[in-house]
Amino acid sequence: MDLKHRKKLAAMHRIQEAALDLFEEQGFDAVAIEAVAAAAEVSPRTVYRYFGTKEMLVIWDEADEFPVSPLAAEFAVADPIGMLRGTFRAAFAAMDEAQLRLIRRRVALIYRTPAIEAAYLLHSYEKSRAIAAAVGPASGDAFGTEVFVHAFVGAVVGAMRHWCHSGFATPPFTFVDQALTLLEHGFGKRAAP
Amino acid sequence: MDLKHRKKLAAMHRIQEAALDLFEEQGFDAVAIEAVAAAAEVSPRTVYRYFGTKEMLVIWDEADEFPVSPLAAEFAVADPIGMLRGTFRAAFAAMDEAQLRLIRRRVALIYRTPAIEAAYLLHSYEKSRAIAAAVGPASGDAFGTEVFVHAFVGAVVGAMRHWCHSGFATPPFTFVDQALTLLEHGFGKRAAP
DNA sequence: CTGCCTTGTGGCAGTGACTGCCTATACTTG
DNA sequence: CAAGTATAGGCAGTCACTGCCACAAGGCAG
Repeated sequence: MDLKHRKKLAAMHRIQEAALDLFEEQGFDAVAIEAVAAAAEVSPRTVYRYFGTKEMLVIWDEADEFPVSPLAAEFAVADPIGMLRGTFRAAFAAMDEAQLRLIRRRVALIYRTPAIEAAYLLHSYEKSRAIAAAVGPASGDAFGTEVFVHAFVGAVVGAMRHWCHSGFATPPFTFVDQALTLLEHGFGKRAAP
Repeated sequence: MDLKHRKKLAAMHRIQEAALDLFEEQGFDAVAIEAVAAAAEVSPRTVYRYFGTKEMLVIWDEADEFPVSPLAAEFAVADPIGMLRGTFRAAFAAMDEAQLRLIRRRVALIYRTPAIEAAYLLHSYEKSRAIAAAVGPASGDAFGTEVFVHAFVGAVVGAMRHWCHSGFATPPFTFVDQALTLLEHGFGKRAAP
């Protein structure tokens, strides 16, 4: 990787770190981009060039940069839930404590701040639709694929939200796993307790 | 209802109508609130007082003003999907052509404009969570309720989006109905075609 | 009908997110 | 090491959105 690219990534991490510190301390709305830029020792213009919007300072995740594994396609048609479960399990298992801590900080800010949550929801749907567009045509059911992808994003967002509001007590995969199981079996009639 | 309230509602309809006209003609981003206010013959300050944000000019729906039917609670535990299907069927059936036309205009703008879509997603989730909070405790499964509500919103948003991109050819309930059926039976393994 | 009172409306000034444009600087390549 | 090229910084401008205050319009006694 280029020296330029490495410097840019390092700067993005420094800027995001500074932003999270300030947002946690003073609240998202009370912090101006100028303050973030000053704390990270870059110009405000650079913050916008790198992140585009203020919300992206929280939403941005380096892992999102990598393209979806082409392997996904072959699993997608027959057993989409199983494929997604495996992907999430692997992703969470590969994280060290530092990465997990970063995710917790970001998730807490996302669900505490409506403006960030809105941007995050759109971001999630757009990413998922991109995956669906790459994988979907093989299924031959555009409508079903679209509804599935949207329901899936909704379920995962709900799971992450619950993880956040439960104080991050249990590992995140627990919640995602349970949410996927619910999605797998459907929400038909349930016996009254 | 008060004269003041009737005047306010009339003004809101006039403002929304003017806004939709301008947004369709010039694009959401190219239209300033000032232009909407001028077209509707009110002050910009009043537009903000009524709608809060620019996106709400498109998202706002008079039907949202009414509180959720208390009847919902008794159906919710045993057969949530059936209850929701019935609610949607009744809601769409009660609409005349003018209301349907208004919804089509709003939906088209929502899915054509990322900023509006983001606000709309958050709005939908917040409304649904409010319903879940009113209905959920009876179910005894907070996590399941939360995941269900999120997946449900996702599925409906996906259905409406598909309705929009299919050119509004078929009645909207068709899509919602199919999406609910998918959600009901789950997204488990499907036979490859 | 009329004058008071409450509530809602309009205008003003200010903050801050975001963008286009130009210059300066740091990396890259021959 | 010099020429070329991508990229950071600075500047000025637009526009969404907000608090504040003066004013006008419904609502309500008398």
